[in-house]
Parts: sequence; structure tokens; C-alpha cells
Amino acid sequence: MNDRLYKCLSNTNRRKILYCIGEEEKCVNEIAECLDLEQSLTSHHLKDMLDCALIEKRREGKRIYYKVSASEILEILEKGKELGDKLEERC
Amino acid sequence: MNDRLYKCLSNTNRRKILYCIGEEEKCVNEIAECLDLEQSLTSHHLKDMLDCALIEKRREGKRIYYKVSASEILEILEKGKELGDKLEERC
DNA sequence: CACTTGTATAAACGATCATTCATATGAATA
DNA sequence: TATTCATATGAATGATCGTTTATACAAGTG
Repeated sequence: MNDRLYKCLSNTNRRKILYCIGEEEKCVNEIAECLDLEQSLTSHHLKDMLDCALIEKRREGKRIYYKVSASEILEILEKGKELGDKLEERC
Repeated sequence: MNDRLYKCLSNTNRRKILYCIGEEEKCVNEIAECLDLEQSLTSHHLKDMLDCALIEKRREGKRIYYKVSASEILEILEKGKELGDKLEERC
């Protein structure tokens, strides 16, 4: 599971999606537009993250809303950002 | 850089190596033996992690000692472990 | 010097990944 | 019911990854 977790986080688009739906839920098209990604690519990434429970979904009519499933996920992203900055100085 | 960071963490063998040299430095053969990995595979992984500064090296005679470069790395691993456990219950 | 020990590197391979394109499904609406 | 809107899925493709094998290199030792 840890492999899958970090693999999910290792893609820039997926991390952007997580930030995008970290505070408030959004439907697929909103996410896609917000990040300037193809709808199908967005769906693929959402599926990956849903599969390892990083996000949750909720249907409302024909739209499906996604949001980050736990605050710890954003915390790790934050820590990763800080660490990344720190490591960047060295290489 | 964040891509590279999480990519490094996304492999079980690399994470094992990080734990292995998290507390005390070890030379390549010690790491390889400790984790039951081929020497060349160990070297490859070490190079990957050295390239993004997750680890540091120090030569002593013909041996080269490696250790984790910052405590935040182990902290992220810890957080990742906890998060992984939490997510696992859900999928 | 030749030899050994410890480590790095390069080539090769199948496996997985990220993305795109085309198409299918599902829900609402005319 | 036919159409449209929102999303999901499958196939295809090039790119990257993880591992193994063989070999090179670097430092110490006889």
C-alpha cells in the first residue's frame, strides 16, 4: 500500500488535483478546467487516487464530486514540499 | 523535485534502505546484505537517492558509507506509514 | 606489480506509467 | 425516446522504472 501511496503522490498532475480538491469538493469538469487537463486524463488520475482511498466521491445528478479523504494527505504534501525545497538546495 | 522525491519513496527496496541507514551509516555491502539485495541493485538505488539528496556518502578506504541526509525524511516515512495503514482499511 | 575487495556503471529486458484518442455509460432533459 | 451533458473506460503508444548480468573502476594488500 505504501508503494501505491507514494506512486500516487509522485505525479505532478495528481498532486495538483489533490490541492485542488483539498479544501472543497469539485466535480470532474471543474477539476479538469481548473488545472487545464483533459477530462479523460483527469478521470484516470481520479480513479488511481480513488483506488487507494486518497480521495472520495459523491454523486449528485449527473455530476460526481470528489474531495480529499483525509487531512493527513495534505499534511504529507506540505511536509513533502518543505523537504523538497530543502533537498533542492543540495543538488 | 517533488516528483523525484516521491518517486524515490515509492519503491519498497529504497524505503527499506532509508530505514536501514536512518539511524547509522552503513557501507554498500552491509546494506545489501542487511536487506538481502544484490550489490548492484543496492548501488543503483543508492545512486537514485543520492541524486536527489535523500542520502549522503562518505568514503573510508575502499568502502563508501551512506546515511540518510535529514531527519525530515524519516518523519515523512513515518507519516506515510500511518497514512498507509489508515487508507488500507478503506480499500 | 598482480590480486583482491568494494563499489559503480552500462546494456538489456520486461513491467509499469502518463497521456491521448475514441468510445461507452449514466443521468437529465427536450 | 432521442439528445445532450458529465463522466468513465479501453486501447494504443512512448516513456520511465526495477532488476539482472556482466564488466569497469578504485583502493588497499601480497
